[in-house]
Amino acid sequence: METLTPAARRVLDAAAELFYGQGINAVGVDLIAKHAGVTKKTLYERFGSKEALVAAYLRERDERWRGWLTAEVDKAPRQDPPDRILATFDALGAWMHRENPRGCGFVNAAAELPDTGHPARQVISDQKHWLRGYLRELSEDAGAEDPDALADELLLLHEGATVLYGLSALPDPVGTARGMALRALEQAGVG
Amino acid sequence: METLTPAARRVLDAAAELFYGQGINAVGVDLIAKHAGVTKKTLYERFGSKEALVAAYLRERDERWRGWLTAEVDKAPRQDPPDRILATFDALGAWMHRENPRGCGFVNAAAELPDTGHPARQVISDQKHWLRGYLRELSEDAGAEDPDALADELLLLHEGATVLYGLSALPDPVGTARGMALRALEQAGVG
DNA sequence: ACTAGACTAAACAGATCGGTATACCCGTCA
DNA sequence: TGACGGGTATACCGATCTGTTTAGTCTAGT
Repeated sequence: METLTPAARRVLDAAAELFYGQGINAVGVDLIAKHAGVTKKTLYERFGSKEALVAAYLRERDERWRGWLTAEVDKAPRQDPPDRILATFDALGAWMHRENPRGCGFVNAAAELPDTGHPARQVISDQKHWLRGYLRELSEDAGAEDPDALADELLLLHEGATVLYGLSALPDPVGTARGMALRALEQAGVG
Repeated sequence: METLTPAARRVLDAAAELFYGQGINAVGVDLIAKHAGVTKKTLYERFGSKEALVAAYLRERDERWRGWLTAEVDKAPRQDPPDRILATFDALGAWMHRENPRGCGFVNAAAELPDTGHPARQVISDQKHWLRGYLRELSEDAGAEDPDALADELLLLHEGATVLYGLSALPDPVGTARGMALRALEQAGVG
């Protein structure tokens, strides 16, 4: 993580808030510059293009989420792997309550960026694959019979809970997902 | 379903393809009119505004999905309610293969339309509530102990599978979801 | 024959889009 | 002292945005 100049820091913060809150295509660079108290010249000197700024926004969001998730999981003792898996759902619930009311920022970004050549697409893809890999790791630590299959299921529960939370379509999607995860663990021989 | 004039029909078809394929905010009315072989005047006479056109697009998409889903489910005999529930996942898989490669059109639309006053938001909300209600109905027919809880779980599996399919993050998200649904049925006393 | 509705063609608003250019200010460090 | 990096301010570019306006054509039903 290279350090940003103060102005670049403000630009990235403003971009994060506006992109997530209003959508990427709905937010222009002028608005971002204004919110950051910065000129467009500075914005372009620091980030080069809107595309690159979008990618930087998603990269930082990814870093924050990874940091949060792993820190929360590490609060559960290594001696209790199943509890560490369940902790990912508690972490997800707290995260969404805090800064994900509009659903997954990566899913939302993918919805707006159909062009597979957009630099942000790589960041989105990396994010999902990292989470899948992390869940697989936890599944293996827990001694699951088929850690790959369990990781697939856990990832699906995470994504389902996140999207339903964003749509306010269920009262407690994270709780529902957590309950299903518990059964998935039993099924995988992790009781 | 009020009948549309020929030009309106072409506008709605073009809007559906472009909105879903490129995103709502990324597609202008000029482009839609051009694709439909129609002037902007006609477009505005038939639909009133872009907002209303977006809502009409989602309404029709909703109708098509409902029709497809219920038809597929009705292929399974009424005497076998659990099979009817599993059929919703088979229907989802076929639907996405056919016309949902970029994920759920409603989730994508919600990502682009943060304004809760946008007329399309109501359509999106209705869509999710209808599906939840339909799954609850099927759960009740199957004699689930707690049909509400089962419907929540099934909805979560549907949404999770759809979003992962759109991100190409798992090889077979629908199959994963279907397997989890099977276990959810057993848990609910529907075996 | 008349009319109402559906449509085309094309220009026009005013605002905003991503991105660039010119000119200047100010603190740090050599 | 002087160069340099980070920054501000402002104006500008061509393109595109949603939406409107004026003018006129074609066709079906009465």
